[in-house]
Amino acid sequence: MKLDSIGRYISSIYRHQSILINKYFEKYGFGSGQYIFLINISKNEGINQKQLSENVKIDRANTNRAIKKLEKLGYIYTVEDKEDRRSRKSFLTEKGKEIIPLVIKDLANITEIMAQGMDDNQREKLLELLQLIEKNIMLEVDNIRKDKCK
Amino acid sequence: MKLDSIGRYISSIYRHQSILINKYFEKYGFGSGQYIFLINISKNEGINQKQLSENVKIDRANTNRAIKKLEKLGYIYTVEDKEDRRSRKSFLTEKGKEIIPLVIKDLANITEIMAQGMDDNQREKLLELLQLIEKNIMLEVDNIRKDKCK
DNA sequence: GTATAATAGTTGCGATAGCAATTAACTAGG
DNA sequence: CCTAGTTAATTGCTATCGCAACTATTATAC
Repeated sequence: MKLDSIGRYISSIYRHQSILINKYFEKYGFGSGQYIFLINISKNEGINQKQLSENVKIDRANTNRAIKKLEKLGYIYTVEDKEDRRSRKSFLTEKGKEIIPLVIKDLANITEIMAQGMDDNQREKLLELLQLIEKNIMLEVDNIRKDKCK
Repeated sequence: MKLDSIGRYISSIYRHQSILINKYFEKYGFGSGQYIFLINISKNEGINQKQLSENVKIDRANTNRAIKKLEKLGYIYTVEDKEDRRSRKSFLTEKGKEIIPLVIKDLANITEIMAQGMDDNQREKLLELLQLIEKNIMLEVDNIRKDKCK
């Protein structure tokens, strides 16, 4: 068993997944860089960019760009937070609400493609292991970032 | 269990992995976009770009750019294939051979960080499942590409 | 209350990546 | 041969992403 295999598979799957997502969501005008934010806003109407960024674990700069694009496409709108004028809250538009079920269906479809040939037990185990890896690697990245600030 | 979880974990892990890899290999002057090619050349001296591209499953354009960068940094050199002058073979330089064991050690370290808290059985299961996902998603991407050429 | 810190958002920059088109070299059919 | 099709490498373009620097607003300390 090769020691570097986990990372290589993750990379390969990620890139192919992005290609697939881009094809699926081409019809909506967005791609792999935006869909996750749209989904997250639909589950947390009124969320601000900082929270979004933490939820999806993507850099604030890219969160900002994704929001801008979704807004321009008409799927979301944003309003200034009255309590804290630095913050902007994001909401789904009617157009956004309409496509959410379709987007969720497409994502389920993609997941089904990826998990083809796995039984429920394997899928559950896989999710547990991926969750653990994410926790481990995020902790390490945080430590590196802290080290730099020393 | 959320249906879109596998993809979300894959994305998050990939991005954090890239950050980690960039930190680890900063000292050599390359990052997440090149290391995989260096490793692959070390295991297949004389390989050409087409083969490399297929091995690491990265687009030929990026394979070309990675090779150029590794060559510029002095870790590899390339020579025209006498049998087929379109093709260029890649080899490690002495400088390249020197760092390979260190790069492999770093990669093992990163894998160890990611797999922390897993026993051997879990690691093996994980690799099997990742391998299956990669197979599934590559097949799907290939089908999409074929469809387009019809 | 004012000066300093911290925080949310934003912008510029460089790295990684896929796709499409081009060039140069090889292969096969006539 | 020589023309047409194929293939390896290359280049231009665009999208995604993290980091650093900056602005505007809020919170804290004195």
